[in-house]
Amino acid sequence: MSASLALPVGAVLAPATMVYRQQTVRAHHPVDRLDTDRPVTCTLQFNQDRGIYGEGDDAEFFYKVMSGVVRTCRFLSDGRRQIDAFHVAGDLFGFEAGTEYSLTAEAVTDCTVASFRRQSVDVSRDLFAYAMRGMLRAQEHALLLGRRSAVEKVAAFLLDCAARARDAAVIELEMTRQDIADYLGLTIETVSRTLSMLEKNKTIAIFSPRRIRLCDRHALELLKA
Amino acid sequence: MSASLALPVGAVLAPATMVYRQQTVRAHHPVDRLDTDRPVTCTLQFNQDRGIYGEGDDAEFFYKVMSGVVRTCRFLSDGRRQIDAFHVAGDLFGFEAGTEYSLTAEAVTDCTVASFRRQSVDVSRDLFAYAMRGMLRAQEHALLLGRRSAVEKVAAFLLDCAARARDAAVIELEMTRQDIADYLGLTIETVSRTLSMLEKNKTIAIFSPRRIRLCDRHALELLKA
DNA sequence: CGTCCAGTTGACTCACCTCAAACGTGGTGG
DNA sequence: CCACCACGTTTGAGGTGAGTCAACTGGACG
Repeated sequence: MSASLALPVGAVLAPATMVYRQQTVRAHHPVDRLDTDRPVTCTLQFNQDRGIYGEGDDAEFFYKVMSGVVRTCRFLSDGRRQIDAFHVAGDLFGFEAGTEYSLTAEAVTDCTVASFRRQSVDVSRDLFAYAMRGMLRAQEHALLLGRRSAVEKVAAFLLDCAARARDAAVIELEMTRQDIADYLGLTIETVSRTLSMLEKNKTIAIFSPRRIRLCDRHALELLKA
Repeated sequence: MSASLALPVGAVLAPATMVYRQQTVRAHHPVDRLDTDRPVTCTLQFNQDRGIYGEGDDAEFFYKVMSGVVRTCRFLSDGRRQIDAFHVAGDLFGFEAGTEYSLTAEAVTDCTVASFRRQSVDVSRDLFAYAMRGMLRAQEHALLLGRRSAVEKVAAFLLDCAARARDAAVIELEMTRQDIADYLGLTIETVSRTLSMLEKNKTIAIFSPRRIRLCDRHALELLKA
């Protein structure tokens, strides 16, 4: 998606080894490699599953996704993971109320992000609006997690993906079943079973695990509600 | 809480009849009764369970709780309710990204709120910080709802209440079990059973349904994690 | 004293989780 | 070219935590 962008910097491959069901190793923060003479923005690349920043790191920067997908998530002490959001091209992430990141950000796919020094950007009306939308998004997510069944969650997720994609009928999932499960507060098996069931219903068609056609959008809307 | 405030207006008792397991009747919006010559702020009182505003209403105002407790929530079409947050004295609510409220606000207890005309208030650094904290809160809530068991949810809730109360040991729950259940994404029975279990554990003592002592705070912290 | 309502408790059910095995595709090496 | 492996995914069988339904409790109020 939006592959036409110039990718000037062959920067930063953070040394984090991502091990699921354990704490992520803290990502080596891109700060160190940034050119502080051009404080406004700097473009960085991350390979799949690399950490961009870790919960508790100093929140000096925030980011904009230029290409690829980024997840922001949090871990419980026993390794359970909750994904807060998937960020795609154009999305901002890494906004913080305090001085530290409250979430961990990692690359879902190989991706390119632009970083902005926090204090260099005015608290403009735009950013305020963005923060408000972030709050709304988080509230929707809480509603999804709190009061919906597995089918309802998966249906909502698929429709959400479709809404983001250019082609609304066939969607390309950029993330693993585990990512989806951790976003929806389910297990990988339940996600898989639910998708299979929707396929049997003729509600969707699964071309390959990551490539799905929404055959009966209306049925999905009904499930979601 | 903070009962020393002046309560100048005996205003607005919204005609909404709150019926659980059905859509709330849209609250009669306080707009109509506001003195538009003093656009900055106006103090309003609401009786228990009255609507303050409804999802979809024009978001002309936002509010600050002066006394009492307010809940913001959303309903699914079948009547399931998800409470987004409980707002106590000092908290702001009713911020919106768009022009309409995305949640419904209702009085949990009799309460007093100050209203602010939206455009009369500058998008100041303070409000921005508040929006960011709201986002953080919503994310924490999503983590709670997505990946935690009933005991963990209840433990987290109790600690949260204690953190807000002056006296950290004995907490006064201002809301019903149904409210708690809808906040935690559980049923009223599960909340009740879990509290009973914690009492049998000697982790808490239940003086009356709404009055609880946290005997073993450490145990609760462990559960929460 | 009876009614009402919030809360509690019990018995049973079921949606989702757990554990385990099989599948399929893409990559590597013989 | 095929055998093999690795890994993400699917499928199956069985267990369990929380939901459902229903009965009971206890304080507030008339």
